[in-house]
Amino acid sequence: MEHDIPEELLSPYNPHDTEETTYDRWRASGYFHPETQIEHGTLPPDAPSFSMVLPPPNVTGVLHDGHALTITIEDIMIRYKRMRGYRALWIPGTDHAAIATQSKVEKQLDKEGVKKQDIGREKFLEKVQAFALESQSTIQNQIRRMGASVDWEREAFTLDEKRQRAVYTAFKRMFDDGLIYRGHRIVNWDPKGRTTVSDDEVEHEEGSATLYTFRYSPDFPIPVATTRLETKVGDTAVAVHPEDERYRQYIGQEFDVSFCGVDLHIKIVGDEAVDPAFGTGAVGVTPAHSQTDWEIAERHNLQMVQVIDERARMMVQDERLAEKKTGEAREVIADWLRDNNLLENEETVEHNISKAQRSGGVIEPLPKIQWFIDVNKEFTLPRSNLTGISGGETVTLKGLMRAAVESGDIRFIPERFTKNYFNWINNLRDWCISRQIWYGHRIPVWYRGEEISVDTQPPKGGGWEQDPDTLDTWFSSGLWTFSTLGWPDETDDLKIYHPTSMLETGHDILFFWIARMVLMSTYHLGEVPFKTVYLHGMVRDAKGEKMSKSKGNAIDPIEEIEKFGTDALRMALIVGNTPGTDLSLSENKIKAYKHFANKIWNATRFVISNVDTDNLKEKPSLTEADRTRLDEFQQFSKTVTKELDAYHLHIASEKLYDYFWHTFADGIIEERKEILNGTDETAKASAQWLLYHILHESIILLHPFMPFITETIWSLLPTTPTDDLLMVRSWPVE
RNA sequence: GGGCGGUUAGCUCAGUUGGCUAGAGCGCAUCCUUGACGUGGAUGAGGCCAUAGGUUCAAGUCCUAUACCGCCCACCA
Repeated sequence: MEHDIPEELLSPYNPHDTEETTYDRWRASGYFHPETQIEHGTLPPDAPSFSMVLPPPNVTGVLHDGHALTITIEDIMIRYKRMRGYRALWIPGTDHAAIATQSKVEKQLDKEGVKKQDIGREKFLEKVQAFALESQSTIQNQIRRMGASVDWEREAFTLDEKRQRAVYTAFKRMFDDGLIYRGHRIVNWDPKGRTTVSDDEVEHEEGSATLYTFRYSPDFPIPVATTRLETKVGDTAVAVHPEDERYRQYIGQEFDVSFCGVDLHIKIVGDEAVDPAFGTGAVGVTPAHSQTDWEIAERHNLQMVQVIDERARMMVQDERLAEKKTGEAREVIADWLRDNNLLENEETVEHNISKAQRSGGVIEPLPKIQWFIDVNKEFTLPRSNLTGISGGETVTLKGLMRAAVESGDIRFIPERFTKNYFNWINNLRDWCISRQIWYGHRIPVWYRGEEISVDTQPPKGGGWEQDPDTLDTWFSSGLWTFSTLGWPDETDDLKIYHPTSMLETGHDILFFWIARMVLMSTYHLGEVPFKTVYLHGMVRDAKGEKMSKSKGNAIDPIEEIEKFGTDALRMALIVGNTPGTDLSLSENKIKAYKHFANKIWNATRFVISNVDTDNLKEKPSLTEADRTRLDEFQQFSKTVTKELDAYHLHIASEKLYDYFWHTFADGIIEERKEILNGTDETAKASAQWLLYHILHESIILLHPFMPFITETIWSLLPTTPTDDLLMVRSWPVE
């Protein structure tokens, strides 16, 4: 009983033969765009929606396995929901990643011996734009290769025109509500990138430093300890604990000293922030170069003297120090102290060095005028869909961010990240949103003399000058769930798809992005940006090391796709990978799923070549054994469905693998070989029907995980109508 | 200093509300196979589930300590 089997099935499965064309077929169908499905009648107009945004990759380069993981998880969810009959929307896009992109282009120009100042803002931005466009097309291609069923018609960029309008509108509203203000503060200054960065963009690295204990002058009553001697020329006070018996008597006294050629006026103040047990129990207060000291200075009305400039060089008159780098100045002062017998102790201590995440520059706290978002200011929320908060209520941004999660409106997977989120909120200070770089959304504020105009459009009339700074890139990504749906217009998309159903990303950007989206969405829309947050772990190499470009161990997923096929890579990223836990990815694992793909391919060939298509038209009466196997399969489908509904992709995928290989292929097929070759026609018909049925249904269940091979097989199955697409087939379990 | 994870077979990791005679992949050993597939099949070796207490009829799973490893946060000058 030989049957014609499609020629394609005769050779081993080769992903490269079909992946490209399969993706083209999906895209040509228009079904990535849910509205097309409605037009074609494959989806009722009133179907419930399931929506997601793809975390927009930075336009700084190519995607790595972390992106591949994100895309895979999200594509599985969206394909599953689409097959379950949801109006499934997944929006792709890219992020301009202001600082990162700008510095990348600057580096390129550097190699050509060009400085950005030489060519000017406009020319420079053109170059960045060109670079961004190129990256975008690379990224688009990679997203496509992963098999992502994203709606390309809705593709967005954080710096395109529509998003610019959203950003400017958001800025203006927050400004009008008094939530955005311009203030003089100690900011995290990155001397390398020449810009401020937010608290979250600062990374701490352990290092050792010398802790110097000294007196400002021989007759100064209190010794102080510091690791940053060079800032001491900017001291205006010494703070001690108000209850400290050793120093109480001096509180209120003032001293004039000449310190390494600089005249200082030092006042002794009592402040609770001082730990009497640390160092000498006294702090030299440098209001201009330390956040803590700034706060002490505010409490005691102290003077502020800036002694370090934006290039991290000394800005004092004394010739020994002037223009010196901070490190050099430190040595000069140490020598001076030694020479004058003022240095009482030197010891090596461990402490944290703060560095800018993007540029690696050592952070220099500096006083600057910047734009901030006030997270503690009370305002009236006009409308609210948030549980526990009603429209018209007085709230703060911090309060909104907390409430959105406390109420259960937003749920984290895994749950433990809820605690991290609250910790972050509790420590949250005002968010510095202005950056001194050129690439990004320029701040929508215009000045003319004393006048200031904050609007979405430049003010009419001449003489206005726009603020030269740009916005923190996370300001625009914070709007992403709704700026991609047409906000600030009240679009149908917003009504249908927002709040989005799920947000999936790496846990490393919980604070940067997730929290900012919650802030922006609860404020601007009075609703959460998403209901479920699924956080995956970091993808590490086979040795368990974090993949990074700088280490050179980052693998371009495209290379893995070339070697093993997309479906294999997807399975390797999913099976056994629990949410929130880091994943070590080895080639061996990917290879294993390449074998699996081939197994599916060959099982299909066997079934098709052993089944008489006529026997499939109606279900024959099944033998006892076949009925048992059918029940078993139905039970299995239900389990897979249950796991998917619970977001247990790692379990669902493993079960599919295990069932298909060890139950279906090793068991069911093997047991029936004799029957198929035998003479018992009843048993044969039963076996044929069962084999075909389980294969057919398994291909459907496997589709979200391994979309390419399953779609290809689907097109080769004898029962598939011409041009039918598996991707919009309905899921076999209700 | 605060918080959060991890510790299960040689390696990488699953184990959902406590029921496990503890699993998978890779690796390893032995054997088999000329028609779905050697990218295969069969069998097998290999684990006091970090340690010590506790709760329970029952604990890898819950509780309390301890030890290592990792991550995040924090103004300790």
